[in-house]
Amino acid sequence: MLKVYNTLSGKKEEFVPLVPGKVGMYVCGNTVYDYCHIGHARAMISFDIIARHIRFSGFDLNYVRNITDVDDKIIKRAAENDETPESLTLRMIEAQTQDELKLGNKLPDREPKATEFMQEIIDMISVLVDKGFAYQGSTGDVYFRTEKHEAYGKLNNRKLEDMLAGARIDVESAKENPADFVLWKSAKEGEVHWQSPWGIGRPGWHIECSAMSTNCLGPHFDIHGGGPDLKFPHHENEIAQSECANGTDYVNYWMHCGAVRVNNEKMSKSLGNFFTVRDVLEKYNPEVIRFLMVSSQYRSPIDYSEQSLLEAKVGLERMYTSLQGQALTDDYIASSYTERYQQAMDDDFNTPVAISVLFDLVRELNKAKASAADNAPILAKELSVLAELLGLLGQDPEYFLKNSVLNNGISEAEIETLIAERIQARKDKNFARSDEIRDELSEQGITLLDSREGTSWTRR
RNA sequence: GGCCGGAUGGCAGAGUGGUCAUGCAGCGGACUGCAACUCCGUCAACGCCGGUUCGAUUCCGACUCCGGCCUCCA
Repeated sequence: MLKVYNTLSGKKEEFVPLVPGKVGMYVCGNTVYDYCHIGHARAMISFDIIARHIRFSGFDLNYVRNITDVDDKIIKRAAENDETPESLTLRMIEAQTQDELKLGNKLPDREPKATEFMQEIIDMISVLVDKGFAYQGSTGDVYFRTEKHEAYGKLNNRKLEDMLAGARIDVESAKENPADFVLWKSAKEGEVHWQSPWGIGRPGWHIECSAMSTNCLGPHFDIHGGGPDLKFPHHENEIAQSECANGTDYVNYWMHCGAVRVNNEKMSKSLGNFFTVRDVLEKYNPEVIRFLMVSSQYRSPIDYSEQSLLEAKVGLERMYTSLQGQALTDDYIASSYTERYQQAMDDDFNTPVAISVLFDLVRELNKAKASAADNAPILAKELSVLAELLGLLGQDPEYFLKNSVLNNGISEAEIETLIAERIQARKDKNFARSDEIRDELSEQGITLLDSREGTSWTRR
């Protein structure tokens, strides 16, 4: 039985989809004006893992994740770069897809763009205006009337009057109420814009997700996810708009992943303390990032540091070392390890426990290998299958262990030559020369492993 | 100020009302020419104060500290 932590109730709940066997999931994607940072990576990987496990559990999943390609920051950045917003967003979407595939994600079933849903957005705002849930202010912008939505604040346990007490001074006096938010924004001179009943302009940030999710998955669907910083105001506002426009409940399970921190502070664009995925990939295999993310439960905060990456790397190496040179059976036999894996993942996607099952499997496989036991290929197959469910261990172990992203200096041929010389030295009992060669290679980042079968090596 | 979450062994990170997380590091041993890899063994923790209980790290309450959101941000 799959249990899911629902932000709405603050509890783990049994997962029951609206339509038996089928699941609709909408996840808020990125605003594409810059490269993805590690925080984006975490959100993308978290929901990829969630999607994989929902499918593994036998559900027919429709996974939709939007792309926000119209926004103030896009307009600003494009102007700075002296390019059109469209050229900027297309570049960034391409970069995001590349990053994501490197990180081992499967792409969502559908990635709708805001600009492709302009008519649906305008239609939804019209409905809200007609029903009295929205109004046009004196500046031309159209606002949502938060007071009219009785349940406003239910996702974040906030009361409208409490929020007003602590609200900052609002310059936009065109609002009836400081908590009201923009649905349609009038275009300034020269800005990208669309025609609407309220004049030329562009959609506010929240309405696009309501329009796209409603059009892709219907007015009422199962799961809506996103990063921790979207809980408020974005998701709160989405609920208000969608429920008022569609006249039905919006989402049954709200899911939010935890933040990535740097030096105990949230990694965010506004703080400027972010690392892009591309930065990290210059020094680490992308699977190391994935392993780091999966080592924590998706809701827990993760501390990002050089040390946490190194630990993830060491853990992955242990797994790949176990698989190295090991034959797999064609057929996968689910043993108690699979059962434990499934139990862990059914408990709100507990990947750290799932990983611990993998490590237990690694130990048993290592023992089986050492004694050349018959069940080694069976264990290796199970390890490989379970890891694949998390998007891990998909690379050739030999390749993973022998190639560093840094790819510094010494070639494979040179390494092999030195190893051959060392083997001869060892035969001659010339251990001084043997150790000298090993030290020399070690300085180049090469670790030697002697075994009965001979000497192999890995690159750090 | 309001709301939400957290405090676990040297570090990372799960979990449970009463014998095991797991990984890294440490210690002892096996393997090795010596190492590395691997295996076996081992050490070690539950912020603080009360309460419930035969028994609490786990449940309840107070306290302290930390983080997030309340403004664009995955």
